Amino acid sequence: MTKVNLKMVSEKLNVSVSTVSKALRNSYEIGNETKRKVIDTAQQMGYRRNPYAGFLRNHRSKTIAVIVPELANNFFIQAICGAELIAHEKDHHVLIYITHDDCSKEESILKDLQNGRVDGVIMSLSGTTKTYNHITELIGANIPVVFFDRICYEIETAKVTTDDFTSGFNATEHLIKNGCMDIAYLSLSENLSIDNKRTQGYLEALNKHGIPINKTRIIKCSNEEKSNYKKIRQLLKSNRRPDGVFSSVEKLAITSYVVCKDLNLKIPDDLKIISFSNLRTAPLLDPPLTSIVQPAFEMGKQAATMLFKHLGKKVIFIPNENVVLKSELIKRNSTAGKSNRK
Amino acid sequence: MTKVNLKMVSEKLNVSVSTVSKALRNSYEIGNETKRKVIDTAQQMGYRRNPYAGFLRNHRSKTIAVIVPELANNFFIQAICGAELIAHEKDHHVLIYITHDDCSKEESILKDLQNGRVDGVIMSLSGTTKTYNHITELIGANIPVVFFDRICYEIETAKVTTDDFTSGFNATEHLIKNGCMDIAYLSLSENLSIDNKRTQGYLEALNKHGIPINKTRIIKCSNEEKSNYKKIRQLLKSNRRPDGVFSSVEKLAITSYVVCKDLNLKIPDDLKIISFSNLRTAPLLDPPLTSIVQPAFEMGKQAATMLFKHLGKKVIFIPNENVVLKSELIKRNSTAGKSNRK
DNA sequence: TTTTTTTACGAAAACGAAGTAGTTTTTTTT
DNA sequence: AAAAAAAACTACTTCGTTTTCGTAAAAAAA
Repeated sequence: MTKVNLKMVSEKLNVSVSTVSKALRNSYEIGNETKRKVIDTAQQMGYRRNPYAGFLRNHRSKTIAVIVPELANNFFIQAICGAELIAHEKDHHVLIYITHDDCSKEESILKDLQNGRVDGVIMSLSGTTKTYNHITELIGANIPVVFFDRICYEIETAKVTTDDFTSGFNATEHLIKNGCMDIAYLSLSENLSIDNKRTQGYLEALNKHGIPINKTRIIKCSNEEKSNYKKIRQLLKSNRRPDGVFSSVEKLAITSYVVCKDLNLKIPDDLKIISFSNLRTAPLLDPPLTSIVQPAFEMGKQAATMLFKHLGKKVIFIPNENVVLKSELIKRNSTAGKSNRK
Repeated sequence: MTKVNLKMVSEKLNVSVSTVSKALRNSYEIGNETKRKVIDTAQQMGYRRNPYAGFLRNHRSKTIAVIVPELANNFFIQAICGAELIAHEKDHHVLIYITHDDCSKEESILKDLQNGRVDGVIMSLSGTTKTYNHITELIGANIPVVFFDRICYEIETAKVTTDDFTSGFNATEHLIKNGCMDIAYLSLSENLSIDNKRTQGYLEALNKHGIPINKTRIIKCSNEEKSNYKKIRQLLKSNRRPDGVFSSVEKLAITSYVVCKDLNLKIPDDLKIISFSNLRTAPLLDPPLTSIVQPAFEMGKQAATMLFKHLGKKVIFIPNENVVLKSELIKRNSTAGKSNRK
């Protein structure tokens, strides 16, 4: 089964290669009769256009990259699905890259993309990324980057986020209103803008309600499950343990649940927990987890849409544009106060 | 910032294009002195090899596709991670495609790959796929396909599965041993071999324990959340409701939990539930879900490894090879009998 | 009928890298 | 010192498509 190319089709029909090429692209330059013949013959010979030849000529690969820190996070999964939906609508393919929250991995991935393997990138920063040269270089190579969620303010481009400050504020206030006086915040990474925003919301809520701020209540977690477990265990084991936990990411809430189980702490009596989460099982946990749900799918769609708005130009420049979507706070029993216990 | 190519580098150094090309590929034909100069200059000029030019010449794209029915399933996520790990080790890129359990989508994706956009494919069949022409055609176009989990016996190639019959048998027997006399099986899709194997294991266990087989206890679910909910609700609402449910996929277990909540049924007292699941939250559910955990990550790695063993040959033919990994049954409270209630 | 326009097609030059088959220079062997 | 061998480099073709520029024939306008 040898590969059929334009030349073979053209020879069979005794026409030129250009005629075949144009006919298949439905060019106005080719007569209807010829078009029909070409299309039929190509079909019948099993012709498949070699995409790479076209990419070489047109400097377009009809491929975008989606770069995320991890896959074991429903937020990213849903965002990828959203991006994928738009990409396929636009007849593009999607390369997935996982940085594993490792900045050097992120750098090597972006370096590898500088050669034009993709036409554009949608990404969420790794938690260990502190400098952005690799990103500006990519954009400099005329490959546009659109951020979602874990964005980078320093770079001028389109960004999709949620209202992290407000969500952080609301989450914390929700805990306070349900009786918490000493709330710990499980931080994802101090490098990330979204984490900072959430932290600010947390601090602001404490402030508003006259709760003293205790820096040791901000627990800096990492990508290492074991070390997170240790930190959270230490936090909850001390005799001066907090009465509420606000987790910035679903996996830390899960770890907190595990720690509570292991230490035999009752949620929400001994400890109330609220978390950013897109877990489908949140309502089924013991107890159901009060969640801040981000519109992940929608964010992926938005990011992709914003990217495609600019693809196809010779020189691509995406001006600053911040799309901010609203997250939803869904109250469940993990934060129930004495009065509203279900 | 105009793109730098070999020619520009060669002109700067007053050498030929081939010299630059060979120097960068570290060919023995080029002297060390020249190599050094070329590498330095290329680096300094910001040269990036255009991948598509090479692909065109070598008919290799250093890209593989991973095709899955859905992303909202931890099994597939973990499998993708495993495949991604191997692919990046082998310096390949990974295109992700989602069929949404839709056979026609699957067909169009495979058709789109026939032109050589990828060097090989790792896939899990959609639940609606009944014919396999699109797959044999792809393989006929010299693009190898390795299956994992939702495999197709009719096609000769490498396949990675788990011991589905045994798992189905063990799951059912586990329910029986914990007191169930009337067990429903939530089927994923009758088209899938893994579902059939699991069903057989289920039937065999019933048989062994002298429990009469009732075909109406095999609930054919689909990809539609709402219709699944209805079917399961109907099953559990009837006054002749089963006392045990064996779910073939995690999402149906989640739906079952939701139905139980809505109908105010107590798990495991009113109903015991066991499910195939790679949910991280399984131990935290109310009650913790007894799970058959598939080694998804390992399966992805295996599938990728088997694919890469054959890539690089001119004519690729992968003979039948069945790798069967073991799943693990993790007992938790969703199936606890009176004696072993925790 | 002649000129102009339109229609339909073809020849050939990109695109960027890689590798084959020389060619020249240097080194080694006799 | 001549011949042979090795080293270092270059010219050119190829991969498959797309597209620009041309040209012939047919149709329309003069």
